[in-house]
Amino acid sequence: MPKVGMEPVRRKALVDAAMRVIGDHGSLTVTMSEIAKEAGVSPALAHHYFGSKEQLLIETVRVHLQRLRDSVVTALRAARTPREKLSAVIRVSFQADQFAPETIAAWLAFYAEAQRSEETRRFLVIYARRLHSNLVANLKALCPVGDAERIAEGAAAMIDGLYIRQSLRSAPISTEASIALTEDYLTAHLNALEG
Amino acid sequence: MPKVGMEPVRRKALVDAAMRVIGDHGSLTVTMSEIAKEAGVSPALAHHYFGSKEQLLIETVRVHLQRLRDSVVTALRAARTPREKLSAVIRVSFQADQFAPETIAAWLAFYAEAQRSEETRRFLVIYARRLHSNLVANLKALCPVGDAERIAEGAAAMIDGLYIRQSLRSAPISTEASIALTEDYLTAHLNALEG
DNA sequence: TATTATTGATTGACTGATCAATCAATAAAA
DNA sequence: TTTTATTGATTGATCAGTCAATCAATAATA
Repeated sequence: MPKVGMEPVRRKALVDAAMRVIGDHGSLTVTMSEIAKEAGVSPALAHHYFGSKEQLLIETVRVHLQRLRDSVVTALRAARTPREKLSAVIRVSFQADQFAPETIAAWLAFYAEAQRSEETRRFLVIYARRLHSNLVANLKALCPVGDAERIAEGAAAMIDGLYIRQSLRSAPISTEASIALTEDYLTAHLNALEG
Repeated sequence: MPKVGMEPVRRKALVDAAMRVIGDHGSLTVTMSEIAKEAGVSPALAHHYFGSKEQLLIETVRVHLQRLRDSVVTALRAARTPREKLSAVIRVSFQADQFAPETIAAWLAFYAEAQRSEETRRFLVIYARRLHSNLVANLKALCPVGDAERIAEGAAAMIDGLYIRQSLRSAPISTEASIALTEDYLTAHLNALEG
């Protein structure tokens, strides 16, 4: 065989290239040629390994969400109290690599794609549920379940909203300011319940 | 068939058709043929009146935002106190037609398109600024300017976030629940400042 | 060691489909 | 007749996907 065992190398290179191209482009309307060129291989090879453009894009979304998930798991392990864990979830959502313009553009593109691709939608629903349940699980330790659900709903919406607003680059909000806004939301509501 | 004075009729029909097709499709990746067919005319006529697909789509975004703007203006006029005006802004953001699945899909598509089309981006930035300034203007009557800016930022993010989460149709939130969440956000923060 | 068979990796060239855009032609009104 | 409305037919570009052919590394064989 030639350089045997190229498959995993190429698959990773193509997925990474797809992320970059999608980010640049700000949309999933990218060509296999662009992705392949970015990865330094021929378009034919991309088809050889992924079968179709859709499969390559789906794999890209999957890997992207997997990475985010890993970050969350690590951050949660490092935090001790429920309140710290809540902060950890927020911090990860806005950490540097998630907040890079290309990453934000890619997220937006994934959301749009979810309207058409059932599989992409499934991945994003899983992400949304995970975010929600991570929040609820820790809020429950601090307030009644009903309130926990409601506050989690609001916090998740705020996180996603801060994201989408970043994508317009009109009034850029810093990572710290985004974290502070979401933290304030939690604090204000938890205090309101105690008071 | 040529009845004279068809231009405004056709333009409106095509823009409305574009909205429907985009909503169905959940993306701006729609063809002139689809739009024209939906409007009951030939693709050639669409080109005749709009010159290009991009211009038709831009006009569609423009009309869409214009309608939202009109709703806001009307609602603001009907409200008296600053607090009522804040509620009016929130209510309009989630009113029935804005919350229809196709409308949400279209919004999402516009956000994604803004990554590529400078003109679409300009329109959305104007929308974002208007929402922000409507909120700030009325918050200023209830709290210090600095806090008003911060609270407006959070409320706007929450509104957009509730939108984007609706697009996934995973845990659908009712109009009332969305309004309640945003209202709670305002109330909690305003109370926190007074207390 | 030299030869050969085998096979994964890789690509250039091609195909078929799709689509935006153009244009020439026609029909109705002014 | 001149202008406006309208369309069918066509063009040119872009792309996803296919395929036959080539390359290079290994392993079996002589």
